[in-house]
Amino acid sequence: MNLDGLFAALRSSYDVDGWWPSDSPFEVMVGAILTQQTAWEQVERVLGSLRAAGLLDVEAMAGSDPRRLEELVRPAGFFRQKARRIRGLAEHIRASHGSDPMSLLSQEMDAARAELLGIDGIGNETADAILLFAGHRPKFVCAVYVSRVLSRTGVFDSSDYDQVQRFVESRLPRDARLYAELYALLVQHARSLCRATPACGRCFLRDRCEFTA
DNA sequence: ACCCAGGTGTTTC
DNA sequence: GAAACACATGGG
Repeated sequence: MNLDGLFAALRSSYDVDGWWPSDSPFEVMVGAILTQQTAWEQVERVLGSLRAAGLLDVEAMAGSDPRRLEELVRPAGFFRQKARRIRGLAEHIRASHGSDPMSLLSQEMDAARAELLGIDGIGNETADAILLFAGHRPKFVCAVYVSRVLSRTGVFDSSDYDQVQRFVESRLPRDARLYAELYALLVQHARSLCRATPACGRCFLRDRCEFTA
């Protein structure tokens, strides 16, 4: 299977509408940190609490009480480090960009990405998710799920982040909406894959595996 | 009682 | 450099 074929097949199977809802770029940034190794339902709960507390705002977040923030973040797991990192992100945007996230995200893409990667708690995937979903910049997000699906469908077999990213980006038009759509489709499909063993690279059944006991 | 979730940073061979 | 580990709650 090639990338275009997979893309077409996924399009007929899943819905991408409302994949990453948000009212602001800063909300996407906060959500991107919260969702690390965490189910989205928990992220929505925490985002709701933060919104109610008026903390989905760069300056309010930067000046928030650390202990109180931890309690609000708790349901999303890793709550101490996530609370500290979200607050650190807000402090950075306040100090370096006049509290305007778009000032960071609108730079030349490599510069924006490098700056994001320099912030504690933001790695490859989170940086790219922020560029794509908050900045609407054409950067493809290579979640573990993405390489898993590409590998099992025989489209591209590598677990190296930059390699997978270059593969996808080199085969599609540089279009943020296209990247966002494909990412959402791949993640949804990954959830239906067999997880019986990490070694199973063939079976697409979630609960019962025809290849491993 | 397990395993997993829309990763990242640090430590260790 | 690649592994292994810590981070932590909540749902199936």
